[in-house]
Amino acid sequence: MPATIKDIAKAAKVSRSTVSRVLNDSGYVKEETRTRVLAVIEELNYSPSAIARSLSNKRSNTIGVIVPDINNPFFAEMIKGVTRVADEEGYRLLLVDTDEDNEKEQLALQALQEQRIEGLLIVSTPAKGKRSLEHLRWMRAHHIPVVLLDGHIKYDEFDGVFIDHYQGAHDATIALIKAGHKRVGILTGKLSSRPAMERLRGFQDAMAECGVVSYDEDILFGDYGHEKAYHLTKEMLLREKRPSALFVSSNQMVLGMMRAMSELGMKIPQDLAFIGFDQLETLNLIGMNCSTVDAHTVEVGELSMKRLIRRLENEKLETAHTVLRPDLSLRGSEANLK
Amino acid sequence: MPATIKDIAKAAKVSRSTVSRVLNDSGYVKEETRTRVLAVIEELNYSPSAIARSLSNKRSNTIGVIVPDINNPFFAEMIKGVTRVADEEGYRLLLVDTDEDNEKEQLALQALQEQRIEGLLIVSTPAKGKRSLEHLRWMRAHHIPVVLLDGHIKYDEFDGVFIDHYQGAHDATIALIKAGHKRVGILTGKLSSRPAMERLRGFQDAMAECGVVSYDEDILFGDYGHEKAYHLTKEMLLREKRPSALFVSSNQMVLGMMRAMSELGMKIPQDLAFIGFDQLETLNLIGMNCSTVDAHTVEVGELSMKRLIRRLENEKLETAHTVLRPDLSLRGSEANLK
DNA sequence: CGGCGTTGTGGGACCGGTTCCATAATTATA
DNA sequence: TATAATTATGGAACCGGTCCCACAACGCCG
Repeated sequence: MPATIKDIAKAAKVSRSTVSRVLNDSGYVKEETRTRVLAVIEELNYSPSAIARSLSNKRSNTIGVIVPDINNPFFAEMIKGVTRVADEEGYRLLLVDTDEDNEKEQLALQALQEQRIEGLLIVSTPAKGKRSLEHLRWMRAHHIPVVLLDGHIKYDEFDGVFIDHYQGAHDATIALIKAGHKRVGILTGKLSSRPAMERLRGFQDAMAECGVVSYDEDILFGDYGHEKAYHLTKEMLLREKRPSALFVSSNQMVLGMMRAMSELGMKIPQDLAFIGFDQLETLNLIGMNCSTVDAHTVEVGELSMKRLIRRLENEKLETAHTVLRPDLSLRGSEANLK
Repeated sequence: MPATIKDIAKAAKVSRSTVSRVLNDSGYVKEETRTRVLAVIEELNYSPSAIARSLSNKRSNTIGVIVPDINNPFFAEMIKGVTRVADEEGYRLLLVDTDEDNEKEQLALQALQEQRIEGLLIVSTPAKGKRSLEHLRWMRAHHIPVVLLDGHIKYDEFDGVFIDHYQGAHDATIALIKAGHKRVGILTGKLSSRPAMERLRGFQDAMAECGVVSYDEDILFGDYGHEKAYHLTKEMLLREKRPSALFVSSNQMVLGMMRAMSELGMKIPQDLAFIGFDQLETLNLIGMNCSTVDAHTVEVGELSMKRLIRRLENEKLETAHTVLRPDLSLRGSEANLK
């Protein structure tokens, strides 16, 4: 078994208190004893037990992070951002991947509670039955601050860092219209999710503002997945009258759209122009020049961790919602080449 | 502050021991008392402190996982596999992303040690100065089993689950030759890493076995990144005599290669055929039909976690190295259409 | 009906740290 | 040089659980 503080004390012929003082350099310790203790620590390769310390301190130094899918670059990037700040500030992360499964989310919440996390960052999956909400409320009631990162729900009662999906969709739509498209459509995400809904609204408002006629059949109701997007796009492309450009609500859906086009031998942007949401790094790297709405996901992670830390330091803060405005990256796929 | 076992004991008018027995259903507890205790637990929303339990138990129930980059699907998938098994078996994961930084790896190792992890899964970054190796040895000496997942190093002294890069490259090369290519090249990863080296060997041996002449200038020394791959490929494509097919050592490098081709207006596989390593899900989804060597990364994660658990149960096991043979997924990009 | 095994419960030590308090040793001050 | 202030160290309680052991209550058997 690993060496304990007692072993060190004995070997250095001091008390545990003294060793503890050396470890945290608190209180008075004679230089001579300090070096002696440090020597013993070195020699025995002693590393203090974070567990025991946490118990005594009542501070776990741990932040819980819940995401729907680590595999998705969208979330992986947020995690990167969170990690960076956590590292700097000396917090440990307990990361949970819920696989978009509400039940797993419940279990995770329970587990994190047992781990005595000091704060929680969560990108929530759709809250069936609102059990999550209860849990989050319980957390806050027990002085565990919660920060929401984007995600499917938005409870005003919690701090949150959000992406302005409305604005992103709005900007993209305007860009398409400005590029000269007279008929523009949208491929939406699952409308039960808040972001998808907001993007749709942004799209519609932009259309209205520009006085462009919006056809009901040009609103393709997808589900964030590539499969559905593929079918919807294909069907749409076979109509005689159809939009010349599309705003596409997620990177996965862009892929589905492209497959449909590739099967029909159609080219971007000649046969169908588009602007997507999220990065499409892979495609741009191979020179496909996909225009996108860049959501600044890493920044979402950083800001939310920072926010959490601030609240940890001062529980009385007003709840705050930071909303990040996405930037448009136009790379060519939005062009109107008719 | 959260309720403690003492609070429960008092409220239920029993001793802490009894509450503990209910919690772990161990020992004797009268049915009547049990329900009473459970009721109190429910009412006070009590959740036992994993920290205190760990201290007492001397069991953290935690496994450390170190990867170079969560953002890379290659590692993210391994994590998925690890997570699945860990969940089933009731282990918590402490995940560390080292950003390919050796120093961070050192710090992480130290931190995990303080957390009293019971075992370690590591995809190691190149071990400059071998400090990592020391650390890993120290772990094992202190009864913390270590399992290596693929990665840049391979120390026979530790358990490990590896991908057979040699075989993968070998199979891919044979496939290219069988497809009718007379001149085949390779885009290697950083040769200081074991996998890159093995892939190169697999390639060379396959060439020799088939009696295909291998030109030195057809071995393009890359570094896993897309940028270098782009330049190397472009240069190569401008030569009058050049290979008609390439084995490409990583997904990132395939992207660089494609950019080069796209800029030169060249087509796959007419102007240059290829087989890549790792998945290229994104590209295949849009109908690009990229042939690849599928490395079964999720399985690597699962198997290594399982291995770790077995060793946790029995420290005396012989060290074992599982080597997974990759499968070839031919989708068309390897064809010889001349 | 006394002794014995089973069932049920409480007391207290322990896990490995931190921290408060008392006391000892040293130095400064009057 | 006696006394106060400062520096240095140890003792012991505590954090919130687990678990061993002692003991009480109960039923059963001879």
